[in-house]
Amino acid sequence: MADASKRPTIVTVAGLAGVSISSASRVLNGHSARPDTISRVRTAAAQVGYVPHMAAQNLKSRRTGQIAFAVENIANPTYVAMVQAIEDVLGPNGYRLVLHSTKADAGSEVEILRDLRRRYVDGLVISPIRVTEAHLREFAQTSAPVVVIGTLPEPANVGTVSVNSAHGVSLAVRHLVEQGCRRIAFLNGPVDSVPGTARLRGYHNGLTAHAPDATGALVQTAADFSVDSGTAAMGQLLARETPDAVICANDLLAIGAMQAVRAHSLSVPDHIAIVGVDDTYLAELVHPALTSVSLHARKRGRLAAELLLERIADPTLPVRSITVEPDLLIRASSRPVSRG
Amino acid sequence: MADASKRPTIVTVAGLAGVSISSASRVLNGHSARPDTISRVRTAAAQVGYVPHMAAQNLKSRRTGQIAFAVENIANPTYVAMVQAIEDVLGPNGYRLVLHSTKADAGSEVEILRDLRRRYVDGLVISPIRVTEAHLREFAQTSAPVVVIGTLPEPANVGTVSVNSAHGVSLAVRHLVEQGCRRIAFLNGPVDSVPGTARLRGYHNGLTAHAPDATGALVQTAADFSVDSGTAAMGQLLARETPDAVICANDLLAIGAMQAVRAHSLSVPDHIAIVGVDDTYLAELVHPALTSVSLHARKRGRLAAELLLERIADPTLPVRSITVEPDLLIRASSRPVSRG
DNA sequence: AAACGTTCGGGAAACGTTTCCAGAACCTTG
DNA sequence: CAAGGTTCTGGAAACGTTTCCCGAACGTTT
Repeated sequence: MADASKRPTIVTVAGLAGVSISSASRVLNGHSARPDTISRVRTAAAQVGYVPHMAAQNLKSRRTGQIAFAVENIANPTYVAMVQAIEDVLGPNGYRLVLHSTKADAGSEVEILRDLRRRYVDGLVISPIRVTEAHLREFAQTSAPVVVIGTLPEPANVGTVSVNSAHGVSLAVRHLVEQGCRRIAFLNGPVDSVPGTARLRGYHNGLTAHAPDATGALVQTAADFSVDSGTAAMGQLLARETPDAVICANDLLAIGAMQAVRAHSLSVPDHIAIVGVDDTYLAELVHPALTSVSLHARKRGRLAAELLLERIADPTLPVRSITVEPDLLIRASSRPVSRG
Repeated sequence: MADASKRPTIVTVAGLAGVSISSASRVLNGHSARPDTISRVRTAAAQVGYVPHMAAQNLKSRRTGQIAFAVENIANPTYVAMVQAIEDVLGPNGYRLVLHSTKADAGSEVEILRDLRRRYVDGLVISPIRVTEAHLREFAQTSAPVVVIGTLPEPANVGTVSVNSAHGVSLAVRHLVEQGCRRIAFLNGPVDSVPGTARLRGYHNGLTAHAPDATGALVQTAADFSVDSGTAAMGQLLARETPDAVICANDLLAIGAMQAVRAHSLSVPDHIAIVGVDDTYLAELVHPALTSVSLHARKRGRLAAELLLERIADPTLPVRSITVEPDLLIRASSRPVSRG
């Protein structure tokens, strides 16, 4: 309480140690100095409990030690996985994570990009669900390094970490064909989203490549990528078709679909096999465990963070793009069953 | 690209507008000025795309517009709910969220508390899973407002938002007794954690209050609050007891327990009713849907954020403590079944 | 038209650091 | 011991704002 009066600054320390401010600063930053000076400054600092003021350091050093991650909806386990991976890279490198929720609103994403100019953060990782013209404009003149997790319609001045999700879905098609499925439906999210279009393409590719003799495309679109939308959309699909397998554009939709199947007194996988995409931890939680296409969210998060730090360390470096290959994780929801 | 040379500062703007720096600053902050001056500064600012530099503002204003949330493990849906709620309060108030992962390490929590002195945030919300002496020491001399989500062993100079989780568990006991259960077990998390002890107490209270004629306490402790630990612990419990109901200290443990029950070829709720705690969104995802004690995570997050902002706005305010009452949400995992 | 009150604008200090520069102190070497 | 080179130090500028203070300009009132 004696020191409640005033926060000690480096001036306090320098005065107490009987040295100049510059010497105090040097010692505190570990630069070379006479042993005598070092110990005087150190004890003075300890005595008053000196802690440098971040804002002042930021102003001087022109860096903040913070990076931002802008994400559509932190409730989606895919993004949680990315957050974890990003934090794991950031922490050891002395960076803090600022989290932004965009609620899938392109406007607020652009807002965040624009806000980078205030330099409250040294860089940004963003995973936009749709990429608009406005995004591309801001990417072009961004004032801090940006890494996009996702796919861009055209090259831009940002690093990207993308995944061949189309191929992932086609892996799922092949797997289901091998299980003997002949009426393989696709339960998509919004088609105007980047993941939506890619995954749909993968479905079509997969069908032509692996199931030339199967029933044609059976596509149902959900309102968004949530569980409830999955249930609703699966209900609609079942009202008009009788698929023996459904590939869902993500795990949440798949879980919703499983609930709808159950509500129709059908069984997974006996009547209908279900496959999700993203391989979130939910896939192992539900029963039957969900076969899912892993898009390696953690790995993408890690790579994005690494790409960003690399670029922050040397902004003259050219932007890099990395692509990750998907994998199919087969679980009970699509296991071999007696059929036909 | 013409402006690639140099970031415009307020000096640039003032020069271009032909006014002093102070006038430029005043206009840009919406203070009074002659219409003429206002428009000159505004157009100059727009022309060069001036954006104020946060670090400089922070240094001058002694605030950052950031608050931190320190959380054990962002993968736990309870914390995700809190993050969402906190963000919902912060955003409209112009604050950003800095997320810290502590990995349930008391040391790193204390580290974060200590780091508050660097004033990189204006306040902190923390949800410690254990509260050590070191925590209390740091709370006592914290240099920025802190709100704890959880219960403290003794009053401290921090706001708190707690929940009567013991009562919540005893609600669950009563409910199960009403369902006709007589051998009600409790699957706890680590007993040295704050939630662990409180919930165990609720279990014992509930038994004596609502089930005087039931079998005595059947307690099994899990290594942590995760799904896998739940499966393992439930396996151990089933190896030595035959409960007809199990209350789990959180939803993750409950989901793990359900998997173990299934692995033993038993059915939920026919053979064993299961109840979780936290009422995360997972409760509605699994099958059968999980009965769970809601501890109102979102509400607690919101309240914590509000308490914090209140205290930041006026630090002379005395700290407040709020307690939230739990509710039981009955779902299929504990529905009435034919029994004895 | 003088006296007063109000609004407005500019200079300069301040926020707390880091770093450049030049001079002082030290050590080495011939 | 002088000359040379290192190492160390203190002064001062700089980072980009906001704000205090005071004088200038303006408008009102007698």
